[in-house]
Parts: sequence; C-alpha cells; structure tokens
Amino acid sequence: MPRSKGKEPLSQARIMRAAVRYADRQGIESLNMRRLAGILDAGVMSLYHYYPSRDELLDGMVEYVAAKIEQPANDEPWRDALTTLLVSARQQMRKHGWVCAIWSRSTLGPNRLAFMEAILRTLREAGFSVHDACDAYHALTIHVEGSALQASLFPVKGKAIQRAAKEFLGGIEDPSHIPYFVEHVQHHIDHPEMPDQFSMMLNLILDGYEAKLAATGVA
Amino acid sequence: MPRSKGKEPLSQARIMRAAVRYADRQGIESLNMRRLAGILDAGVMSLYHYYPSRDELLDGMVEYVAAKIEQPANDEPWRDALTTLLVSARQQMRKHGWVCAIWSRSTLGPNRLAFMEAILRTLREAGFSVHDACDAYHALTIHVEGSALQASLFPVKGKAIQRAAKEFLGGIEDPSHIPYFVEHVQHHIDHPEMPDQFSMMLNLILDGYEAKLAATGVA
DNA sequence: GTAATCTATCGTACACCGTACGATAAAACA
DNA sequence: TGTTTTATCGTACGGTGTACGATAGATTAC
Repeated sequence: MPRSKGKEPLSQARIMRAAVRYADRQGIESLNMRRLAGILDAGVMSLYHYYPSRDELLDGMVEYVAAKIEQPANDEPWRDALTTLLVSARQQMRKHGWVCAIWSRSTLGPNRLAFMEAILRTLREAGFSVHDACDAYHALTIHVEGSALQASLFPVKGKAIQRAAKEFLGGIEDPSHIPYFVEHVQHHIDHPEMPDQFSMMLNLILDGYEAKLAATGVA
Repeated sequence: MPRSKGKEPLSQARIMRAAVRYADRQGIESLNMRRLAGILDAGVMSLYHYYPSRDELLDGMVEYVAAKIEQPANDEPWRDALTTLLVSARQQMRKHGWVCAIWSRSTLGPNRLAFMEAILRTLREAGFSVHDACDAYHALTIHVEGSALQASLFPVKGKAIQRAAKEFLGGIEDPSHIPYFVEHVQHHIDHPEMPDQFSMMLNLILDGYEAKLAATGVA
C-alpha cells in the first residue's frame, strides 16, 4: 500500500536526515530501525526499500558527514590546504559526535575517499615523497580522528562539562592515589573552553613535516 | 547444582582468560554470552554470577589489558618514562586489537586510571605546568589510541596485508579519480612492515614538548 | 547426624534487535 | 481495461542480553 495521502513519502534523503538528526540528539547506540521508522511514521520494513541494511544506513551517515568536509582551493599553499581540510573535518566530527565511533569501521564511500585523496594529493604535490606522504597522512588523520573521538566522550557545552567532570571525580573511590589525575580533571573543570588544543597540536605536526620537507630540499 | 565433579569450576579469572583469548582470535563483535558460556562448557547464566553484565565483562577486559602496560622506573628521565609507558601501551593494544574499539568507552577502572596517572605524574614532575601537561597528555594519548585504532583495522601479518589491500583496491569502481590514494595503498602493499611509524611520530611530539619545556625554562 | 542455610549452577522465558518473506494496494503502463 | 511495477508494511524468525526462580551440593548450626 504505497503513498497514503496524509503523510509525505519516504526517500533516502528523508530517512538520512531523520537518522542524522536523531543521532545528533540521542546518540547512535539507541538508533535502531524500529525507532527510526517510528520517527518517520512508517513501517519498519519500509526503510529497507531505501537502505538494504542497517549497516548500509550507517555507512550512508558517515558519507553524509564526509560530504560536508570543506575542500581547499586549488591554489592554496599545502599547509593552508591541509589546515582547511583537517579543521573542517574536525568541525564536522565535533558537530556529529557519533561519527567518530563508526568513521573508521565504515565501508569506504566516495566522500570519505575524496577526503583521503585530497590529503594525499596535497602532500604529494607539495613535494613529499610517497613514503613521507604516507607518514604524514597517518599522523594527521590519527590526530583528527583520535582527538575528535576523545572529545566526543565528553559533553560539548561548558556547564555540562563541569557537571559531568564533577560527578566523574565523585565516582572515584579513593582520589588520594591519583592526585595528578584529579588535578587534570580539575583543570578541565576550571577551563572548559580549551584554547584550540587541536589546532596547536596540528601545527606542531605540520611544523615537524615542514622542517623535514625543507631538509629534503625538494621545495 | 554447583560444582559437578568432571569440570573445573568457574571463576572471574577463568572467564576473563577465555574471553580475552576468544577476542584475540575471533574479534570482540562475535563474543557473546552464550558463546563464551559454550567455550567454558557452562550454562549462560552461570557467567552472571561473576560478572553482573556483558558491559562489566568488557570493562574487565579493558582492565585486563591495561594491567599489562609497563610502568616506568621511578628514576627514569621523563622522556624515557613516557616512551616506556606509551610504547608498552601501544604494544598491548596491538596485541589485543579489540581493545581499541572499547578502550575509551569503558568505565574508568583502576588500571586504566593508573596508566593515565602515570603519564600525568611524569609530565608534572618533569616540570610541565598543569596546562602544558594537559596539552601533552591529550596529544600523547590521542596518538597512542588513534594509531592503534587505525592499525587494528588492517591485518597484522605481511602476507595478509597484501591480500587485503589488493582486494581493497579491487573493490573501488573507478580508481582513476583517486590516483594518490591508489599510490598510497600500493605503498602499503610494497612496504608491509612500516619502519615504526608510531615511534617516529611519538618522537616528533616529544620533540615539540621538550622544546617548549626548555623554552619555559623550568628545567 | 540431622536440619538449616548458603552458594554456585543453570533452564526457562522475555524483551529487543535486524531482517527474510510475502501480501497488498496504489500508480504506471499496455 | 487489464497488466505490471512499485512503495508500503504485518508477521515471523533467529539471535541477543538478562530477570527470575529452581536446584543440588557444600557449609554451618545444633
């Protein structure tokens, strides 16, 4: 029984929007086919007309986010181009915290592939050897994915961080054994807004490879 | 009906060993309570006498691995101490590839806490300010966890890498759009043993913070 | 020794998940 | 008008984690 009058029809795009929206609010663990169908006011099996399985839906969600990563202009210097790519990737991963959990595990789709290609192209055209480009590629992507993953484990907003961290410390049975850890958490409580630690570290990595590139003398 | 004569009794340790052993071989996704009980030749619900839930079992598995991370000697210079800690952590994560998937998400247990505390203590006693120690801590742990995660997505052994990468490339519909990605994968095929890229990057990070520490002049 | 209690075991059952299969009715086409 | 295609979805099945309560051996109390 297709297209009943009252409700707007299903589509890949509408399902995807609902899925992303739900994951943004409630996390991806609790996103299941029945709930998603419920949100869309549709039968569960109707979803399978547009996505053959839950896994492919998740892959699609990763691609959805990957599509929003900004691509650098062609004439940008390599360091700026990489910064554009990686800062944008980081932004999207922060915006959709759930992607970190499935990013690496998802089947490689065109958008994620384009992201990887852009990084590698930038490096190679900057003069990096295949080997150095390989090193730098992994260093950079590890940093982006790793830091987004770590960040996704904590609440985003300042007030919520403080509350979470406090009850976090409260859960420890004997804090006297771990003074430096307590101090560290306290530091996060006192400074909820980290002054862009991601970019600092990114620059440190880029500094290292810029020096190496200069030493190689290729340009 | 407790302790039937023929079979050795259950215990936290025996269950944990079986779980780790199974995850090492078959991965953690397919590890479920029924299968684990089957391996141990026990009823499913018997496991719940030792672990109140699957989640707590997984937490225990993370703790099991965290316990094996080598702690540095007290008199080691800070850079050596950090290297000891992080290289050892990396080794354990490579040995038990499945931990990467649950490491960050697990509830903080004493062993993982001890690992974090050791890093922070080393940094602070080396003269890092609370803020710099915070930065360095995150940079280092992101590197360890991120690189182990990326590595865990590929087979360990050389021959398997080559086969996997080849069929990986074969699955792409139009490789001409992604020449640099193809080149990158080819590089991995040709050089299955990466000359310790992890340590190189680790040293790069440590170089950066050593320079910063020297500049601060604290010692 | 016997009775009461405790403890480790586990069978059954239930709720929730992804999804295979096939039915159905509206739309498109002949 | 009759036929085919397409989007919808109800039902059901197998696989999960686990709540509940039964049970039989070990332990303890008398």
